[in-house]
Amino acid sequence: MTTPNARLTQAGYSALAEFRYILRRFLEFSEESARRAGLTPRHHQALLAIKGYGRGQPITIGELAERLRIRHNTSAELANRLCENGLVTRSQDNEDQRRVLLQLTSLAEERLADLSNAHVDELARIKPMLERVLAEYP
Amino acid sequence: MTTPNARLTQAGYSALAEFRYILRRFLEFSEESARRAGLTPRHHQALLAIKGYGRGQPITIGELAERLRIRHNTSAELANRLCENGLVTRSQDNEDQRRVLLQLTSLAEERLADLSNAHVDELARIKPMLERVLAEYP
DNA sequence: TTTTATATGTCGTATTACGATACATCAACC
DNA sequence: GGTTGATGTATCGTAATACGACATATAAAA
Repeated sequence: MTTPNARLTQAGYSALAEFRYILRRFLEFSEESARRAGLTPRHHQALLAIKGYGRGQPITIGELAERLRIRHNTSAELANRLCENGLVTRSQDNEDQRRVLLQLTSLAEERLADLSNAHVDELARIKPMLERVLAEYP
Repeated sequence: MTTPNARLTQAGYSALAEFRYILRRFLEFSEESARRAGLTPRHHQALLAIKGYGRGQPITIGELAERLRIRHNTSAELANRLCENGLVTRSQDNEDQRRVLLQLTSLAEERLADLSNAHVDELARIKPMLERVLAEYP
């Protein structure tokens, strides 16, 4: 919960602002990298969420929605576009016919591999800045 | 630069995905908090950027754009709405008549103070998770 | 003064996530 | 074993908003 009596110092505000600034720059880097790789940022994030889900098992529309923090109908539309672009394949879940299972194509795997390497490098680069700002908090 | 030969492990992908997931949850928390406080997320971020800028000095449209990583025309439109909502005041820079200086109103100060306290608490809460994921990188 | 750069402003457009809604499938229960 | 409710996915219209293209005003340089 919040502690409404504690007033933030100017340095406290600056730290919060700086944290968001670092995040924006990182997200900007990510979006530009994705576009250079021929993906929309959303598509890139969807591929990463699918790849990073569990131990490589396929993911459903609803689970993808939860990982991306979007509504399930948005996730369904997203899955359509990913399919049209040849990035994922859809299949019915045999154990529950309502479910649609999504899996990456080899095209998606390739693109995601390159992008992810670049992201690892970028994260390593900004890590010190992030840690410096996070050091403000107990 | 990237190291294209190094293939990420499954755990590497999962860590990248988890990092973005934590970020999404944090941003979601931030947006909901802002809306509960009667602000759009964008307005909240603008107030924070203004407040956190330098040592409390006023900020120009262009500098605000840079801190928010948006185009300057978007920043100008944003400043209009902030003004209409009584959150900032505009004034000409005497040393450069082209510049518009933005300052927070006391209403904005109050709302931002409450929101910022909540954000400090949330950041303290998620800090261990962020650090655990960041530990993946050199 | 003319030219060039900088700072801000206006407007139409396109993207995209969402709410509302619909439909199909599963589960539970009498 | 049909009825009821819950769950998973899909469709469609709408609203929000950042952007590109352009315009204007002031400053700095030539």
